[in-house]
Amino acid sequence: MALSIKKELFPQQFSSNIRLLVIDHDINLLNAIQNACYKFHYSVKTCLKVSDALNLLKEKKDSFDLVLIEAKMPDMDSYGFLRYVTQQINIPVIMMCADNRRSVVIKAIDDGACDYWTKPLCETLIQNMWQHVARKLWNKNKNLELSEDEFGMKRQERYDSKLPLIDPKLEGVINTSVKQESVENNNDEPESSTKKARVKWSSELHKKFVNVVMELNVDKAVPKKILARMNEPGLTREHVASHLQKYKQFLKRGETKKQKKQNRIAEAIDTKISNESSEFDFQAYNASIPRVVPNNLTPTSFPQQPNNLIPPVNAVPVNAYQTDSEEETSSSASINQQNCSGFGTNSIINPSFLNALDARYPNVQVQNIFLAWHNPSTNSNDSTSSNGL
DNA sequence: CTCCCTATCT
DNA sequence: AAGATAGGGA
Repeated sequence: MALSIKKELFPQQFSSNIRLLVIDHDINLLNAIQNACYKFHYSVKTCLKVSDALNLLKEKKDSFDLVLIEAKMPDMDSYGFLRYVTQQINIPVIMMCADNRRSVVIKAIDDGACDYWTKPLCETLIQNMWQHVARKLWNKNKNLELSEDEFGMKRQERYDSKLPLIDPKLEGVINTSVKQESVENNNDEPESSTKKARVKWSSELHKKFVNVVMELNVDKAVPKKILARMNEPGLTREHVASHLQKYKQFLKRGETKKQKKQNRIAEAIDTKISNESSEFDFQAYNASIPRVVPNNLTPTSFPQQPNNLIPPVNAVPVNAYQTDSEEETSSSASINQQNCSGFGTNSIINPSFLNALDARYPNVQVQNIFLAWHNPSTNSNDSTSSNGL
């Protein structure tokens, strides 16, 4: 079996064929890593700046097998670099940093890092880092073995005969008899090693995307403009267009759910209107706008807000009902004069209150806020119940 | 020809 | 489900 052959070759012969690119602002660390690489027979290139590394990778995409980068670089965002290299060039990237907080590690892994090293580094990390390259080749071969090619020949058979299944640059390690370019394989782009890399929309990347879409008002958010604003190396218009389509579908799903909820609330308000001695009145505010322009909260006529729901000047707000796209969850939080100035059509809700809501219900997206206040025309002193909502 | 949008594919 | 690809049409 092919895999067992490869296993037997690990690690000595393997590491000598691996070309490492190291990026760190600390020249002393670079030297130390370089020495360790010599010791374990890796070939290594060092960079003090992310931009230098980026240029190296761009001018010749398949000249490195593994990248090692410090998470906090002064000249450029290491995470953007990480996403670009792992997604577009498809080279495994190890991130290193003195910061070993869990959240930081998760961020790196989420953005595509194959490993995270906490400084100070241990030499055995360098010694064993070939495993990340090995894993990539392994997985690649596994995938190929499962599919048939255009000749109906199993990949495994092709491997056993003559055609390359792995990076040509490492073929000597695994199979010395192979020549380049498998049949009609794409010669369009040498890429790096593997084929077209799928873009992984990490939470960071998606957040960036959403922000840009929000900034570009309304449906002026078109793929090309989004792409330009995101300024992510390697990301293409097609990538953005595809993601935008999914994102719109997502919004639409939330919209229909929300609509159902809004209808329910409209109903509730209607019943309040019909009941003269109601304890509470309600008014609804669209809270989606402050997510983008957090200066003030512009009330909207939602849902078909009747004029007689504008509260009297001496009304006292008791609760804000926060609803979200999930059908079942609804939360409430106290609101007071510090959070809300004025009522009716000119109400402004303090953005910090929205932030407080976020903190209190981290998993709930604030879509709409419903203010409830005592109706001064009633004598009841009961309060703070969700009251039919 | 470029770009956007939608449907369809993987 | 998430991302890629295809094709119609502006």
